Amino acid sequence: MSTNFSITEENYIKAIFHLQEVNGMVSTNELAAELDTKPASVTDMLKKLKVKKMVHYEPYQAFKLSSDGKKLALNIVRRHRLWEYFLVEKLQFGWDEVHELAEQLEHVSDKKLVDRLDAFLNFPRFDPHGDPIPDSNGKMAQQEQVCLTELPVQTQAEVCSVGSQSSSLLELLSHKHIGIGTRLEIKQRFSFDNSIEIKIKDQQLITLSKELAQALFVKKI
Amino acid sequence: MSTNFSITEENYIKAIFHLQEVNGMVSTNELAAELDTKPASVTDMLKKLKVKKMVHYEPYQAFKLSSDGKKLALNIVRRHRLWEYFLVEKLQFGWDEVHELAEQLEHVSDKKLVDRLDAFLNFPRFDPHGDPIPDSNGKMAQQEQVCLTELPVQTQAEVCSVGSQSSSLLELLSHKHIGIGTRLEIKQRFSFDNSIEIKIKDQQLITLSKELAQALFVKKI
DNA sequence: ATATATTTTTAGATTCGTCTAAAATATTTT
DNA sequence: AAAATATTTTAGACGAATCTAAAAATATAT
Ligand SMILES: [Mn+2]
Ligand SMILES: [Mn+2]
Ligand SMILES: [Mn+2]
Ligand SMILES: [Mn+2]
Repeated sequence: MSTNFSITEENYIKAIFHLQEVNGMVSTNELAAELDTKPASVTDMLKKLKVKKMVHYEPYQAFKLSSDGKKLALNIVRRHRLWEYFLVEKLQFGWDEVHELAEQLEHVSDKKLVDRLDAFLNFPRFDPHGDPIPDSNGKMAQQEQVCLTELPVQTQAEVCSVGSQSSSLLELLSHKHIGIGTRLEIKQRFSFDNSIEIKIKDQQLITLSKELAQALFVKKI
Repeated sequence: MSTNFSITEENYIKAIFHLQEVNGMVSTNELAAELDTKPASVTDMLKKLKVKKMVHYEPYQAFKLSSDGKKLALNIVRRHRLWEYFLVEKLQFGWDEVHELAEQLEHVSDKKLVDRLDAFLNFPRFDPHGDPIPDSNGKMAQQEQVCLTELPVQTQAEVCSVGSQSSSLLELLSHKHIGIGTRLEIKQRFSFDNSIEIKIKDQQLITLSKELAQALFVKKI
């Protein structure tokens, strides 16, 4: 069944998977940007992945993963998120330090290892960033999280995920003492600049810019 | 400091380390056999490792690791054995199934990860095969184990390591119900064929061939 | 000391993943 | 519909790691 894939091939497949979640289809330039490589390299790899039946690709057209490709992608995402969970829960890493390590660990692909790790961790359904972890069949829980911008005034919610892992975002969040698990209440919205005022328990009111609010995902409580 | 090394370079360095433990020096053919590659490839890599100052090598002569090379080798061995311990202790793998997985995990090289894993496991000093785990400074505990062939009659001992991980050895051991941790007593030695008779608690006497005894390492109890 | 055998290195080719520069195709503007 | 622009693919080269076949050096045997 699943022939062996190189680390490079796995990285391409995972990147296509994430990009196609947005538009359904992916372009060569988009993928090159995502992988920090050149369009010419992407074309080469697409031809290879097509031979291996992992993508639906025709020259000069947008492409997407085949069902086999999607299956493999979900498996890679599973490994990535399980290792992230492991690093945070068992090795006491911060949720902002684990992504790069998981990028490496995700390529150790042994079904038994991954399933045992899953069991050891008690089958977690979400990773430390609030993203759902596919189970061994590739199914993932529905993400019950909502963007802060979509939440009505006076609602209480808990931060469960962030929209990016840029260090500039992380810097701002730590400055405002906001992290995964922080509970807050929406106090007021300002239509002029789409900023939001929130209150964290036992703290003063805080203002969040539109940009920041868009990067925060919460679940209602 | 430690420039980045490819997985391939790490594998060469680790293999040289293990081979030079025997004779002090390593030959091209020996290393090629160990890595299941061709002597020509070994020569190429030796030139590269020499430039990186990891080996003391002159054409046509036996070679060995530099002190930097040894340091890196100990680090790789540390990662390998910590992961083996993790897989057995936390993920319930058998000690005979973990080597191949550790071969992959050992190349995820992040100091913080390795040190945290070490702490999480409570700083184990020996891996599941009885081999000592280097600490974060590269120091390893003295191995107090002895080969079964060197043990006098009537001594009691506990199996703590095996000399190889070939499946033929593992098959024989499981047939005779011998594993890491098995306690036994030497009952008699036969000089004709150097076979040994041992007794395992609550079992009959068992005969071990010279070859098998040479592959078993124990510590006295 | 010469011949033979073994070990090691070199030369040249191959595969994978990448790149640059140029050509081909598609899209947008006028 | 032509021209201008943007996107994508091809052609050709390169570094890493490997291989085979042949040459060079070393070790062994006579
Ligand atoms: Mn991640
Ligand atoms: Mn994540
Ligand atoms: Mn091992
Ligand atoms: Mn071991």
